[in-house]
Amino acid sequence: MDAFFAAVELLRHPELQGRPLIVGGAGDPTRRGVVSTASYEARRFGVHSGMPLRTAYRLCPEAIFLPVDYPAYSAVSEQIKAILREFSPVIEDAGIDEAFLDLSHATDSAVEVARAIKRRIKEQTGLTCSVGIGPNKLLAKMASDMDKPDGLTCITERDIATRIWPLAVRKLWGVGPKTEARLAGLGVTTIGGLVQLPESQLVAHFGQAHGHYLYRAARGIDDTPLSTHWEPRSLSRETTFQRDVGHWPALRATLKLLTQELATRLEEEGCLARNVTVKLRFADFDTHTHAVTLPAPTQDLEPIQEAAMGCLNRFALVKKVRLIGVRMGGLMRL
DNA sequence: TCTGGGGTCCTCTTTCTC
DNA sequence: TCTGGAGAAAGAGGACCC
Repeated sequence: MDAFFAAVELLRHPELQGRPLIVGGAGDPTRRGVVSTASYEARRFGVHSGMPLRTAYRLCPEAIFLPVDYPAYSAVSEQIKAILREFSPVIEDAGIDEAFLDLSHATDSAVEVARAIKRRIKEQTGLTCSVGIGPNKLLAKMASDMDKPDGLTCITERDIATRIWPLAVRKLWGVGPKTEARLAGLGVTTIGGLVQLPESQLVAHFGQAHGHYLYRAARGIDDTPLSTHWEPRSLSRETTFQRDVGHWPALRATLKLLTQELATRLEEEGCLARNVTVKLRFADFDTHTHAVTLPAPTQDLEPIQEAAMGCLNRFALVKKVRLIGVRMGGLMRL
């Protein structure tokens, strides 16, 4: 979906159409938070997702700032996924505003199906999306990024050298800022440049899994199937304080609330957890975790809270804390 | 002055067990 | 009884994605 959160807000506030709109955090650029979605008007000022709200405000003080309203976006997301399921039963949910569809058995051409999907979504929700078509998920995903908003791009194996290799290596799915910088150190800035490196060198630099992945991805090779079913492997809750906290009682009180919320979610999901991890991020952004394995898998608040407090106690409070979080891992269905 | 929250997966090191 | 090695499991950290 194109600028999804902002687009949904514009459905509710049509009077804001054409104005720079920024959705993020509590919708207050004087408070801590980051941009979730900036409308295309706001992007022209250099605002992008992940940017601190305060920075976005500096770049674009005339923008409208709105708080994130996940329930509203989820409802629209469900509507869209229902439309998609009419076009193919083999669908992979890839987040609130993305999905993969397997069209290998479609009777119409993929481009025809894509046009129909775009039309139906526009009619039923008023929203636009960008579609990529490819022989595998990797190329379809990269195709969908090539023409935004409201685009439709088709990539075949024959296009890889001309349309994929000239792209910046950062455009390759799985290459983030760190990998981009390390590749630059090897003299690689484009996907085509990555193709020049032997697999052995990539594995030596990036490890078995990632090195092998980069070698294949640069060539457009991806045989991962669509995953049509998903089970949660962990659940977590974390929160950033408006002001850094330097004393234990406030940390303990917040941790208690977070574990209560997680215990409720475990019950809702019908899951037991095997381990608990507590995370602290200090004022200087230094981030550490302590984890413990529970004596037995559980969803009960008491042992979870006790384990979490035990993890918290292992930290030395030498710096103020800006974020506290807790994660329940090793989940199993009840 | 900044830098969210929810996830997944991988790697490295240490510890435990046989 | 001591020692060493292999392999699994735990714990910490890091990279990436939406």
